[in-house]
Amino acid sequence: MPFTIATWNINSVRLRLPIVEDFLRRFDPDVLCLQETKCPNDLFPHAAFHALGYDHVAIHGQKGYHGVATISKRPFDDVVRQDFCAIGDARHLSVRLDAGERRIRIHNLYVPAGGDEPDAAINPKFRHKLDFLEEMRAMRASGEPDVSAILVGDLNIAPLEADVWSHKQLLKIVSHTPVETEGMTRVIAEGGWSDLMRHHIPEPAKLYTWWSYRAKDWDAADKGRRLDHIWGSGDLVADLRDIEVLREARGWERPSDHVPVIARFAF
DNA sequence: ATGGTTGTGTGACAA
Repeated sequence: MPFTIATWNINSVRLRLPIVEDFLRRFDPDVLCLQETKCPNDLFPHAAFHALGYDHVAIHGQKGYHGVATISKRPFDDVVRQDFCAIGDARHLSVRLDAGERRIRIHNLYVPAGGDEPDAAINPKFRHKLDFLEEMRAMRASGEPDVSAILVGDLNIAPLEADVWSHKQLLKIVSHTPVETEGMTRVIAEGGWSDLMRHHIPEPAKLYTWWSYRAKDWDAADKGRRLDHIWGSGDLVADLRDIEVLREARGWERPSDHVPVIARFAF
């Protein structure tokens, strides 16, 4: 039974419940990590997930904004909701589960977008994003003895040149500025993480997970960015079998502006 | 340089 995990910024789980259900039926991941659920905890559509065999659901929601959910066929324990930057935003959720011979800590993250102006001195949202990234430096791939780790989510940063449609044109655009891309590189290196998407699909291949709603024809223009990520502890690299970026989902009925990313492992 | 779209919840704000 190979282990499969998916991540998807859904931009309202209630509005897009039909396409989430279709996705689960078709791709059948063991775990689905959602971001931007935009759903208060008491209104979360638990029953829809239980009906599809996802009996184990952890949520960290708030009214209107943000919100993450981890939906699993397998039982998990030790649910943690970390309050990054201590401002009460629902942006993190982690669980621990068994897969094969492994115990795995799964972090589900929604990093602040950071606003439009890439200057922390005049834009508090960008300051918040950089502070969040700074706090992420404490996240270790080997944080618990005998526990592997997977970190997924909408990290709102496209770290590599091949992660954006134009490196030069986006250097001053929030999500691809040097302070962000270098910050993310530092988080990966210091934390002992491996960028599993790029392990499977190395540069210089272009790789995007998000296309703006504002483009007239997102598919033809193809001005995408890789904002969604799957990282793993080093021991998982040898067992990674496949990464799939579901580009077609951007063309589904009433789509999210992000598409699902799926990782499949040998265990 | 500007403006372009979507979602929440009915306002202004976030992305």
